[in-house]
Amino acid sequence: MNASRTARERARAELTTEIKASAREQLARVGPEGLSLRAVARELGMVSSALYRYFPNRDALLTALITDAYDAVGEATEQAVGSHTEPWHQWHAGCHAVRDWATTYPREYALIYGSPVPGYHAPQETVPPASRVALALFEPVRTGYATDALTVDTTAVPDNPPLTTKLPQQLQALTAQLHTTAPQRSPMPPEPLLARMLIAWSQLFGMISFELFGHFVGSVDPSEEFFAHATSQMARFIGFAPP
Amino acid sequence: MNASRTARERARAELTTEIKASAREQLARVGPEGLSLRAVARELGMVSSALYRYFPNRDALLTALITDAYDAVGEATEQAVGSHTEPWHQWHAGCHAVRDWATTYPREYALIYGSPVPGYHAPQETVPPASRVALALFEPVRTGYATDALTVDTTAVPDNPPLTTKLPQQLQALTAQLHTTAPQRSPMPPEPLLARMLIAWSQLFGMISFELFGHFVGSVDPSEEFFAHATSQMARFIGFAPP
DNA sequence: TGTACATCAGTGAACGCGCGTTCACTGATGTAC
DNA sequence: TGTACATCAGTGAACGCGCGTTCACTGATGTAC
Repeated sequence: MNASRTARERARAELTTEIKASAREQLARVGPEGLSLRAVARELGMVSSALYRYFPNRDALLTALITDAYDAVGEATEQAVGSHTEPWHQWHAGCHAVRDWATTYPREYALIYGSPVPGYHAPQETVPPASRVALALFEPVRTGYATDALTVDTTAVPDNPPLTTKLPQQLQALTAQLHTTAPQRSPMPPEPLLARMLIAWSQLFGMISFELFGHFVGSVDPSEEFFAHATSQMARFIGFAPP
Repeated sequence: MNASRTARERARAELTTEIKASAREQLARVGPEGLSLRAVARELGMVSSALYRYFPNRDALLTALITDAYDAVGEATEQAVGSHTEPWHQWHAGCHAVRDWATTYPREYALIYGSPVPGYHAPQETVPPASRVALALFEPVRTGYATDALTVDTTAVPDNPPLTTKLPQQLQALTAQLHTTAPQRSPMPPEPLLARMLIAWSQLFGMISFELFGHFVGSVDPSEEFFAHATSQMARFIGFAPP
């Protein structure tokens, strides 16, 4: 009786999914702070106390939504990157996957990349899902560097510090993290290259946040073509050779 | 009796300031959604209904805080830019001013650059203060372009589309906006240069958001040196010539 | 300078609302023999 | 296959709390003559 799930187990899994789905809808209306267990229960036709059989409290439900959101962007990006072999294409596909996901699920994007929820402290379990996007975008950089598909060129940006220049020590933390989270199949790119990746990474999310949070209204509006242009520019900035 | 303000007027101005100050403090604890008129009144030793003599409702108080915040970053950036004459220095000073302000007032940063507050719609009056930072950062680009202190170089990024290439139409909206909001003392930089400025602009805010919202924890932590490095890289990306 | 009236800041009670969480309970589902 | 017991999902009432906003009011400040 261990192989097949009991009716109870199936019901529980289904209701858990329904609770999260309803909570996600509410998120879109009222934001993470306004997310209310009672409202979720109401929508599902249950009594509010029943939810405590599924989540020990409101924060646990929030955590589940956050984890799901990170996993969703992470998976979308991994798939996009994985469906190409050329690093230049991988980078572009990854960036566009992030934006596509973000514009499709703007509230979930805001939940994980917007303002932190006051009073809520993300538990450690959100860390691995949170790094999936970053690691997926790191993939083309790593393979590009390993296969020389990436132009490691001092003159790439005029008067740029040469790529061998020592960089801020903090990046050693990143390097260490990358070493432990990503299997070391290939040589680790040098720190200045990692720095460029980080710059492009923050540019990507800054641009998406500006678009979703309304800071492009009236100046870069619609933002689609600009996004494509910026992605190309950052790809060149990192050193990806266009095919 | 029109030249000197009455005691009533002075008291009113003072209390308005105190209300906003108390609201700002609360913002730091509970975020914009949790901001409560009753709590503000409590802290000031007043009765909650008294606040309605100063702000018609909760949203109006929020609007005041938002406007103040935009004005604060805007002014800090304008002063930083204005205290230099060399475009390269102006750009750096401006970027660091934004970050300094943001790290000093993280909740106010989150209020204006984080997730939009659900149910709140920013009125038109927030638009001019909101554009001050952007216009301040545009200043060195414009003067740099006008005085040839900015290297408009096709090869700045390898295989870059030449700067004369037609860019996404949407940037025409930006150009038009810049023409109306900034007095046309000098020639308008070409669109591809404006695009680079926009890229650097979104990189700047993306980086600050990542830092403040906790996405650099464990990888780029502390972020100060990386910030300086990224600012230099983006300055070179735009084309500012280091002095 | 003094008085009469108008303005306005602040009070306190009330309306109607929603929230998270606990707790003893009923009744259905699952398990061991 | 059938029965006895254990597990667990869901109920409904309750606790104690906070919120935005309205409204008739008191009393201080300002203004016009």
